[in-house]
Amino acid sequence: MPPPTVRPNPHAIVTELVNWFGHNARDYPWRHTRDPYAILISEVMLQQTQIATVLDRGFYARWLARFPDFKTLAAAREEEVLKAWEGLGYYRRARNLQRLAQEVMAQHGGEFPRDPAVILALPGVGPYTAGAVSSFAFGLAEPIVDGNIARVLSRLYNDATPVDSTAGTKLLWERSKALVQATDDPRALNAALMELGQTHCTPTKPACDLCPVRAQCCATEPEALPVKQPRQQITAVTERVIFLRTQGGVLLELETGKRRTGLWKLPALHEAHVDSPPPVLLRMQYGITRYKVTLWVHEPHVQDGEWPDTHRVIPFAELESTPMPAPYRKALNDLLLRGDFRLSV
DNA sequence: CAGACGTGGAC
DNA sequence: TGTCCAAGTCT
Repeated sequence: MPPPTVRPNPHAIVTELVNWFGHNARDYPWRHTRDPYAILISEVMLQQTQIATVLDRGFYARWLARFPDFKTLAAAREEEVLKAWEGLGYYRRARNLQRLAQEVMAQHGGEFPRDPAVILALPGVGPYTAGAVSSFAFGLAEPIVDGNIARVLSRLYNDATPVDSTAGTKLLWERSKALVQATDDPRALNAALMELGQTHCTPTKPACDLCPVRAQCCATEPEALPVKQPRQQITAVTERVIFLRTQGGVLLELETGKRRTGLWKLPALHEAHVDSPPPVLLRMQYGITRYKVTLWVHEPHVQDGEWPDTHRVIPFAELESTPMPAPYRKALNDLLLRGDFRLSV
């Protein structure tokens, strides 16, 4: 346990961190490039998403192979962009990335801007991502605060201000800024802060004995930090959909609302049938944001040609390339594999 | 400015 | 099983 009289010294902290990072940096593909496009893609993919998901399941490599630059992404069909994002969630990120690419082509002559304020104004780019691309791609002394850094800094300064409060956020950004301005290697410092949170300064059981800045740390009870505001409660909901297989393919419904926009799902069971629903083909549970959803897949209640224009029979050959949220993808795979339903229509 | 927005893995 | 979390942003 460090003495409570410790005062964090920015110069000592950044020196230790950059040195530690120099010897311990993990090998990630986005650390082999300074291409702002490739770095931007990694940053957006990693928003609220684990590194293992992005790397082990091939999302990053596939994306760069299919959309290697702003020009390619700007010109792509949105459905193909969403398909490349399928399984990552927060699908607005993918739509915003394409909008961003189109803005870069139309308003910045195809060249990614180097001004942090201009970067921040791009769609889907917030303070974190703007700082990350500015520092990692261009080496600018811009601060960043993500979940890792919030944890690291709250412990380093032994600060119990809730990190997700207005005051806590302000403080974290000030501290991050003070640190990045105290080094001549913003690229390494920002990466080091995040990686420290990943490797040693973890949410549970932090490895303080291995920490390169333990001599500067003020935390008296690191596991009690960071303080966060209470979470929202999980609400159970029921969702009823239908599975209609024709000779040509499967009837799907295009999402047009705020959630999962542009992706296709099993069509909702019509309101009129909720009271006495058709027989159940499949039941499964999944979570989405603050909801715990019980999904019931019913036999169809519509006939060929009865559905609205948000609905379409997707040919079997196109099902795989059709962007679909994970739960419906699973349900559909299940139903098509079972084959123990009767052929409708 | 709380609340919305996906998903899969760890414990 | 339930809970928390993982390189946040938008409204």
